[in-house]
Amino acid sequence: MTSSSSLTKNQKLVLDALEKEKGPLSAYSILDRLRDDGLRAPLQVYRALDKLLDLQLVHRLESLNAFVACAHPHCHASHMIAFGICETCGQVWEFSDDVVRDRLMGWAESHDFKPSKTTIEMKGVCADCRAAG
Amino acid sequence: MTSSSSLTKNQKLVLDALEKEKGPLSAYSILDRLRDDGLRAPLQVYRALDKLLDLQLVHRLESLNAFVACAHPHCHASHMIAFGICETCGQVWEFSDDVVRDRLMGWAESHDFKPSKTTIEMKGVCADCRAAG
DNA sequence: CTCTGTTGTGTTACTCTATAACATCTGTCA
DNA sequence: TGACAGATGTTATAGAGTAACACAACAGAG
Repeated sequence: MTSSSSLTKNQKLVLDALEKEKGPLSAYSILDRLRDDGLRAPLQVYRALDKLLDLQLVHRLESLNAFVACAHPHCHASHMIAFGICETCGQVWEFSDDVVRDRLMGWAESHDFKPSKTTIEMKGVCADCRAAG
Repeated sequence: MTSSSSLTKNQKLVLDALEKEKGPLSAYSILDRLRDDGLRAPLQVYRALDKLLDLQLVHRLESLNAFVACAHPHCHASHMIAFGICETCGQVWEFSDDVVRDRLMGWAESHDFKPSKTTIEMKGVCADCRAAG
């Protein structure tokens, strides 16, 4: 039984909303999309998001206060994930880089710092938007 | 004439408040500390912060919605700066790593993505707090 | 010197993001 | 079956950030 098949109704609704969207959504945007499905209060969305974040099915983009469905939901290998975020079209690229991870972990080790969560977000303009620019 | 000597009254107040503090402060915490100096509205703080961010005298920590004084205010070399943030004591370490920067810029180039601002934040527990823990 | 444009200020009101507190419900497992 | 863990629904509130408008301070051009 996969983790996603054990999701509750609200968790499925929120995950579906995020997967339908090509870009990130704020919690309140998700709420707006789910009003017809019975969701009424922000907490219903935030609680579902908390669970989905735990399960790594969703990522939070700190620099946007927004959320995206994980692009690789089957790889639970808790990578240190980085994001490219187009400020023009809103599209998000999710990637990881072992060298970046090693260097950051190296800094942490040399400072006896125990990292729990790492945020790497590059905002900019994507190829398509530059071409269209 | 250095950039900091040309700061206005509000900008100096906000920068001083941040420099006095060892850790990051939210805009509203800054406002609280500056009420006796005549500041009354959030916008007065946000406007000063905008300018200080432009001048790179202050950094914004996206994962905390908070701000810190730049640890190296004399180096304007627009590095790609990374932060270690202790979730226990709130202390912040500011560092940069050329290899990390090169790898991220490499990803950007290979995707024809033009980055404008990059956020790198490691949250965790620092050496002192682990020892005290 | 004065006009004018740019930058900063002060204030009110507002939007967006997130959580507290409390009651209820539902399923699981002993 | 009953007790606990987790999910739900709701109201109210806290925290973060911006819009719009009027005014002040100051520099440079004429």
